[in-house]
Amino acid sequence: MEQDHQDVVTPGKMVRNDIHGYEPADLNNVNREPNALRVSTSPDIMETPTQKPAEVTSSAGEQENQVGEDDENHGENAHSQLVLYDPTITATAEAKPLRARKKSLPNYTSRAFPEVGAFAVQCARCFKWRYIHTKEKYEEIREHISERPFYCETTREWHSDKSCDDPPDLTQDGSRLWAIDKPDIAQPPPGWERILRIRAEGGTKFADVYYESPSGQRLRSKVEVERYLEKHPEYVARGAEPNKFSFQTPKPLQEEYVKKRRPAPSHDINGAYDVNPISWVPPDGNAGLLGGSVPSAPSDAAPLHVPDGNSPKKARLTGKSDAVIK
DNA sequence: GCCACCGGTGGC
DNA sequence: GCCACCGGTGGC
Repeated sequence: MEQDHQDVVTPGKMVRNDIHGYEPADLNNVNREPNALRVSTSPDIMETPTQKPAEVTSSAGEQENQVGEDDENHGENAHSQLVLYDPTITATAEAKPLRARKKSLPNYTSRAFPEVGAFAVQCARCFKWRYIHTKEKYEEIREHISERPFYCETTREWHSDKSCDDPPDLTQDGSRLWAIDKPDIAQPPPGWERILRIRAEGGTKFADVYYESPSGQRLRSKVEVERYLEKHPEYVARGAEPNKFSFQTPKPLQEEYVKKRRPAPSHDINGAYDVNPISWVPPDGNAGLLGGSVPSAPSDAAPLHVPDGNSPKKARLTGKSDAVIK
């Protein structure tokens, strides 16, 4: 049924625009189309009183079929990938916010947004979304997505055996927050973990990426990585080269998820006041605003959620101090 | 005291 | 306008 959008990524250029997956036109539609996206808080997820993650709904989901039709610019092998944040899934079992995990707190009271709940990649041929069962697999696919487009059949690698004739594993509906990932990001070096944290809605940025070294050291920028590797050549010897680290973050499909920076005291042409880009409904924990969109759908299975969650101790590398960990 | 998360901005 | 980078701090 519905598949969602067809992202188009031209093999050659994988940069920002492509990343959005949607070709621009499409993207725009999504944003403009009143119904295209809806935000909602997810009721059933943690009871975070304050900022809850919002989810993106895309009625666009229903357009899937029109893939070929509405805008097809995905002429060539359109393919792209998308990270799917599914708070529901994440909130359920194993995956817990780091903080909670760490302190073994059962609740989700922290503002922390859980890690990504599930990963999906779009088939370059039929444009259906397929779950990728593990973060590792996802990272592997993403690393070469440009040269090696993903197709339904790729799921054979993990014995999922989907084909383009099968219904999509998931579609965009209101149950998840979708974001489009950047392609071709190197897999983390052996022993390292790349961690993506989604920030709360309405903030100045969408997400943060960190790398956690085999010893549990968390690094949050290339500069920190380089500094760290200089002190720990042993990791370099084991494959941790600076160019294997990428701090690029995915982009939320719902553009307003992130606050625009400085609306600039503009008056726009029509004299109209600037359209306040952000008219948030404060996350008062009210689930209402959502247009009740689609019943969440894919129901079950979430074969994949990501995280594994155990991580050693973390130490933070502060600017100049050396942070060594052993 | 620590650190996860957030904001802000310099530099492109 | 964007985003890499890093300082600050609330919540634990």
